[in-house]
Amino acid sequence: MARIPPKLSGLVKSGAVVATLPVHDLADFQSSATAGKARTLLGAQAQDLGYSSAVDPQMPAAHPVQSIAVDLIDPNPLAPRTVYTPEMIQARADDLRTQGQHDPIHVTPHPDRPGRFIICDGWTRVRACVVHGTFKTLRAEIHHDLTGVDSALFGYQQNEGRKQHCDLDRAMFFEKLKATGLSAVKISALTGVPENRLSMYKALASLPALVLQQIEKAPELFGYNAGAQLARICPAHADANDLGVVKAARIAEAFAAGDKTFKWLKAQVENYLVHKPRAVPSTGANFRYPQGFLRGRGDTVQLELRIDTPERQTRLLEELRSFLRERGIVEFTGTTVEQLPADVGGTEPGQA
DNA sequence: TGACTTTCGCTAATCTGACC
DNA sequence: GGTCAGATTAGCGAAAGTCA
Repeated sequence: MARIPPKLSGLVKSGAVVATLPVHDLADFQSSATAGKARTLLGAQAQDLGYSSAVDPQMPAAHPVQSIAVDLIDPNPLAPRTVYTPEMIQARADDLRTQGQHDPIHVTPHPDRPGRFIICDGWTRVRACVVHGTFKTLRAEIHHDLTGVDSALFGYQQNEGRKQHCDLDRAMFFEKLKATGLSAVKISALTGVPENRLSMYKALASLPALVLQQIEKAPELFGYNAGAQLARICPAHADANDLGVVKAARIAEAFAAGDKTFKWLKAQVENYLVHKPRAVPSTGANFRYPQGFLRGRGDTVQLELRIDTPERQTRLLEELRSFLRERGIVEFTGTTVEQLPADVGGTEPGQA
């Protein structure tokens, strides 16, 4: 038997069709969930995945179906999908042209613009018609009982059964749900995605635009694991000139070509972190002397002086040690700089 | 203190190459 | 071409860490 997606695990049981689980998930969240909602969810999900449903397709629809002009349909601000490539739109336009419209799209009346609608499910078909002029109208099932979050979750459940729904879509969708005020706990309960996994998705969604541009070239290749790895070298709020962001974009670009493994990507990130160039901001506190210089660089103070005799050098070192001790900076007992283990000193060659 | 994030280890699914 | 074993990757849950 074909592997059954987790979200539909309740649909087929011992050869019989038992359509219950996905609807209960939604019903728990939204007490206003109706039998019509359940019928629509299960019927559409089963049809998308090629499973027969306990719901009789001949039953009268719980929501009115009518033809709606595609230019009256607006995108859903909480849309579960973000990635729509020109290839996807073209393919869907071709399907509509050759096979017609199999299933109705799903919409809700626009709350602020009477006469217009917001898409719940079927935005690719709408875009295909708008961009390629396939049809001027589409058959649409109109849901009057869905809130904004309801309609978004409806589309999410639908998309989970589709191959094109990628982790970047999921990541963006979860962030949109968070922006509505839903907690991670609630989103986890609604979508079935573990709370800790939401953190990984957040890392993917929060990648800088420069990196996301590369990911969008082949979004199906980038799982949340790959996104979380790239996020390790992208500092929060970094701009496009940040070295880590540039490196992450280059790694993503190479990975999007499709001939690299996840292991390769992870190794690239690790390699960058190990050899990351030190940020050396200038403080402006620089002082030059005939014998050398004293300057501040980032989080270090550098002093380099040429002392012509060993006696004067010894005396200066003692005075400096005394000066540092008075300020709570104490050297390692019984060791010289040369005897320090490599991981203690923390300085790089060339640093005083 | 609770919400959220990170890390780790285990398991299952999938891929790949060697062998017959 | 089919089978098998090992490698790779994703998914999952638990636990510890972090932060407001």
